[in-house]
Amino acid sequence: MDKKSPITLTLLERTHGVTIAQWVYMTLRSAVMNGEILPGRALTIRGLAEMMDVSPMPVREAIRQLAAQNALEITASRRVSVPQMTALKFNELCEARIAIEPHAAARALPYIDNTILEKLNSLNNQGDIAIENGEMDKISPLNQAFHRVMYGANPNQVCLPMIESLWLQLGPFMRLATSKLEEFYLVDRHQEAMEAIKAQDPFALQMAIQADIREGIAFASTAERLQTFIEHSNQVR
Amino acid sequence: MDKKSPITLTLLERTHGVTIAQWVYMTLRSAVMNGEILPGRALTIRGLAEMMDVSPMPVREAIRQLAAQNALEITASRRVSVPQMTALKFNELCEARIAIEPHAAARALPYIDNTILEKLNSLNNQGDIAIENGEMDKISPLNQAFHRVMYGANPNQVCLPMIESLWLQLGPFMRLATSKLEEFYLVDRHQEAMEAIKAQDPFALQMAIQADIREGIAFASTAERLQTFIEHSNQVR
DNA sequence: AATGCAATATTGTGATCACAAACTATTAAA
DNA sequence: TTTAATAGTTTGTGATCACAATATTGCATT
Repeated sequence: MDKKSPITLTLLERTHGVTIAQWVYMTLRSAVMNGEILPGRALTIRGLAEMMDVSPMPVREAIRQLAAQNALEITASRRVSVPQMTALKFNELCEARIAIEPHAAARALPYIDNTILEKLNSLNNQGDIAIENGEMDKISPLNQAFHRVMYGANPNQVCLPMIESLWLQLGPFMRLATSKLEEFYLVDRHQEAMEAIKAQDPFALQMAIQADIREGIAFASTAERLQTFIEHSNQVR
Repeated sequence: MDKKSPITLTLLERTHGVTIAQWVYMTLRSAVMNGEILPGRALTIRGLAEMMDVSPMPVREAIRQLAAQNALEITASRRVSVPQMTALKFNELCEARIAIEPHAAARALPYIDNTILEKLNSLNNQGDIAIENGEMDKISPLNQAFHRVMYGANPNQVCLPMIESLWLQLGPFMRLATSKLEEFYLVDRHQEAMEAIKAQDPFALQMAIQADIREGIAFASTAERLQTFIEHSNQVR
């Protein structure tokens, strides 16, 4: 596998009222998030444009947007690729999540009403069902939606974009994590979080979110395991 | 003053090897940071392009990049402007800073060697001199540089882009803060931070950074004072 | 004088083209 | 067989143009 290995882009559906640039952005974003584009794989504007059957223009804008969110890397020679993961960077990203996400949860807490709590409960149940049925590909998106809905309850949201940027950089690793979830006995931290919300207890909520994140990355509990995953995802030299 | 009020853009110097899009990005970024573009002011691609004597193309890319960093806002009708500030959002941004920046400082601590410490000391001294001479316009950039150098010592940096995004959204308010600094007796938190670094004490460093941030926004200590500043900066209706 | 509507102007979006820089592959020399 | 130079190709950048959607202006009506 080299820098010209084929890419299979999952093209999203184009809903009306969405510009081509936005559609390209969302498609590339989900491709990065789902590990469809391997780190180091050289991307070209024209190549992507042809693949998605659009002109290079909207691709340029989408790439610049993703680069601004650190989902893509632009080298000194202006070449674009998904950044390589390293053990130290992985650690840094996880610690950043633990620094921000509990804070975002506590900040959203006062705004979480019964409607939102119901939505959280529904997402959590869907996640449980997905785990039972072994539909591992549904778990990561549902887990993300759970967190997104919770933090997003805060109408003066400033953390969510930063958190989404971290998720994007963690990218395919999040999926690797959930694909290995069944190996672990998972205490339901989402349930704990919802109970903390009902009790309006910020500290308990922060603890639940922190535990949820830490257990979600437990698959990389040892340096060796982590290294294995990194080598497995960084296949392009 | 309305949506067509004139803008005076301070054009940065174009160093060689920098693309026009990058130059436009940096110029617009510093304009937002320095409050040269009032919140709500309607921006047009063609207008900015003419102002900077370039084609609309690089302006489009720069705007999209700044929007991805939440420095600019793109409305549903695809119009661009600097977001309005509100008291709640201001509070949210400050709390986010306090959640991330001490963490970034602690994470950078092991990597801060004497060279970097010397650089920090130099920046701090320049800041003191600027305060003595009443050169208030130099204080904010120097203060930012101090924090940037500190956090940037971490070679696996993931927080700095998020922090810079927060600074960008605080934008002109940071300058208002420093322009009022002389009204307050300022304990030198930078000095405290540097001593914590010498002692390799993460907790003391976090406390110093947190205090530095809190005192930097003390000008908005009461809701009334904050409201005055907001009305002063949101002049476009 | 205020309001609704039509005509005009402006603006964002996307496509195409030109050009210079970077990369690749071929060829020739050691 | 390996390395270096060169020719050819690919690629990002920036400019210009066309078009549809949005905003603004001017005018007629109430």
